[in-house]
Amino acid sequence: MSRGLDAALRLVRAQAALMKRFDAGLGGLHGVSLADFTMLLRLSEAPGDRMRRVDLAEALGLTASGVTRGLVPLERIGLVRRDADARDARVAYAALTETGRERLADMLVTAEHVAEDIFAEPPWTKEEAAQLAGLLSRLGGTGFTRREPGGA
Amino acid sequence: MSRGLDAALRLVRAQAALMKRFDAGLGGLHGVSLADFTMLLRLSEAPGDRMRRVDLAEALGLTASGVTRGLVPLERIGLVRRDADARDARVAYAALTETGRERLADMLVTAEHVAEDIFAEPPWTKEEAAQLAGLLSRLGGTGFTRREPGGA
DNA sequence: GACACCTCCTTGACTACTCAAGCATATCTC
DNA sequence: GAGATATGCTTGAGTAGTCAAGGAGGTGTC
Repeated sequence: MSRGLDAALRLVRAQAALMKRFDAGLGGLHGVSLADFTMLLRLSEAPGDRMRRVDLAEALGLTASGVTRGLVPLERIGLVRRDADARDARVAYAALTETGRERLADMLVTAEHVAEDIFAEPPWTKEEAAQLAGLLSRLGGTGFTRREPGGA
Repeated sequence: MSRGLDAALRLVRAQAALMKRFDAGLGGLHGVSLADFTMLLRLSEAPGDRMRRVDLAEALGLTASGVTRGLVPLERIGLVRRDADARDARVAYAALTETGRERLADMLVTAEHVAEDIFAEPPWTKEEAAQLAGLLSRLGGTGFTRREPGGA
């Protein structure tokens, strides 16, 4: 097996393990999944803490229906609000509520703890984690914090 | 956001993109998903091309029911056979059939093509791919080809 | 050899997505 | 301004997994 295929298969396997750990941490403390957290985090990075649902789908690598379904529980528990567009009645925005912002801040703390745990044993150096992030950023995942260095 | 969390989130996102590409390549040519391919590949690495279903689950990071459900279509199309254990009537083996071995060889060619594609643009060096595989092997994914270097 | 207990596996009910279809609204062309 | 086409979103049906429960078989103790 080539190095590339080996790396790809390892990546798929690693993802499942990571997802379980984040789901456990976030679910236990905040009752949300990693997918929920990721949605909220993405919204928090958008100007005005809101995005058109179709853009959110694109950013998360989901389909529009995935976003519709994923947002339902977050709207129900009041973390996300649905805003209409004044100019175009087709579009609906997903917007973080005040509660959503607060809860997300807590979730972020938890997520950082989980990440620390993951990279603690065996211990990773900052350089290795950065190297991993760098290599992964080449693989189609758009990644977070797109703000250009020096921008904003 | 810490480097670790950033890397973890990128990894989750990258996995989804990779899985889609493998599913498209393998599904189009062989009618199987990446999950199917991974199951077959694992079996092919086991002595006698067979494993107890519970061990297969462990190796793939699935639950026992995930294996039961995942094997059903592979048994139906004759790539995997169900073997009983002579000593212990509880255990059932999942075993690659002759057809399964042949088809897997073809799938492996396709998977290598997909992996080549993935790492071709932007071009990765062998060292970078190896580096990625190395970093990922630390993240709970047991990885493939457990045979030690020098073995087999 | 009867009982408790453990292991392997499957099943029913659920979750989180997908795709295909459909509805509502915009936009473009004439 | 009417029709064709494109866009944004939701919904129904299907897929791939999860967990909890349970059946069938093995094991250990007395």
